[in-house]
Amino acid sequence: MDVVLVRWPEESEHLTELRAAGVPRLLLVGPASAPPAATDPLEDWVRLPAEDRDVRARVATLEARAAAGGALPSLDDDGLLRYRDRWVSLSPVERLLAVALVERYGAVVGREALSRQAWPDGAPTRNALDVHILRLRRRIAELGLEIRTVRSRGYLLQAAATGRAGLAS
Amino acid sequence: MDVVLVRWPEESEHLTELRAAGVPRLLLVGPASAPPAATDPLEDWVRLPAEDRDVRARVATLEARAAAGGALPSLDDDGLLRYRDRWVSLSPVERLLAVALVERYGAVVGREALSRQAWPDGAPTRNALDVHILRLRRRIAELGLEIRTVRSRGYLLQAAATGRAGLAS
DNA sequence: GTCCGGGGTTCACCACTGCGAAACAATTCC
DNA sequence: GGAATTGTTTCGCAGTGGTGAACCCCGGAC
Repeated sequence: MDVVLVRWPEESEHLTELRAAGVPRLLLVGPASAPPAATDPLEDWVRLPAEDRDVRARVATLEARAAAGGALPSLDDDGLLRYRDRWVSLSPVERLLAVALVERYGAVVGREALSRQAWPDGAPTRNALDVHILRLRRRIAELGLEIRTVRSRGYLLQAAATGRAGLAS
Repeated sequence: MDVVLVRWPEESEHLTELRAAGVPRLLLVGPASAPPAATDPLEDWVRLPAEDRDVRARVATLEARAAAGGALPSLDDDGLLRYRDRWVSLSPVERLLAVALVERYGAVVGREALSRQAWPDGAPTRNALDVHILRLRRRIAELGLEIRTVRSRGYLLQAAATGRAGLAS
């Protein structure tokens, strides 16, 4: 969703509806005005005059917050997995696995459930699931999604942890 | 919780721990540096030189956001310990310990109670509890949680104290 | 004061298990 | 034929739970 630029306080009458609609917005605060006091993460402001790179950085942050906020991956009927205006095609088995993972996005899906989803008549071998999870992982990486392992419990689909630092291994 | 001011990028090495601990922070961006790209609502930045009122306004916003988020850790059915939009998976024994500690979040839980929770049929050795508490401590550190010892009484789970201690004994 | 002991922390090590990953073979689809 | 897809084997590593031992800190005995 696009960030709306609003002059503050000149154009403040738009603000109420923008806030209500959840539209991300950047307030351009004139040299003589006091900055606004809002705690909404989708609202930010800059003091004028401002450098271009600073305005762009704040717009980018608001865009990222808006995108991260309500974004859910979806699986269409053609086997395409869509997430934030990008998509990848999945193979039949991968698609079945993705169905279960997307259905419970952000929560753990047991190996057993995944196995039954992909092979209702019984999985070929234990390792087959591991390998397909591995392949699915590599495909969805470019969407900014990741599958985390919860040892002895299952797998969990979520947005990829980006700049998180300090993780061993 | 107080907002921490950090020079950027000079003091960026502190940043990782501040982010992990969920401490609200304002980055002071030097005239020659590019602004950081973080979407965390508890992080903001100002371009130097900055007016006092602008810095104060941003600090106030961060404080308000931090105050609004007095979150409690929760343990879901899959053995995941969630706290403030992050989570870690716990091993079976750690999960049992965490159940007791989360249940009485902020209060002391006796060693005896923890031991019975983890090993209903009797703990293997006296040291086992200590070791598992140690391992649990390290795991939850990245969530911004900590386990404090109350000598000869037990342990207590709380949000990690980042600077000086806040409570007298 | 010094010494000592209980309580607590941390480390190194072991056995065991679950999962990751590469490499290869077999099959299907265009 | 060539690429994609699927299944299989094999190897190795990382997570897990337990144990013993060294160490540290604090408070009480002397």
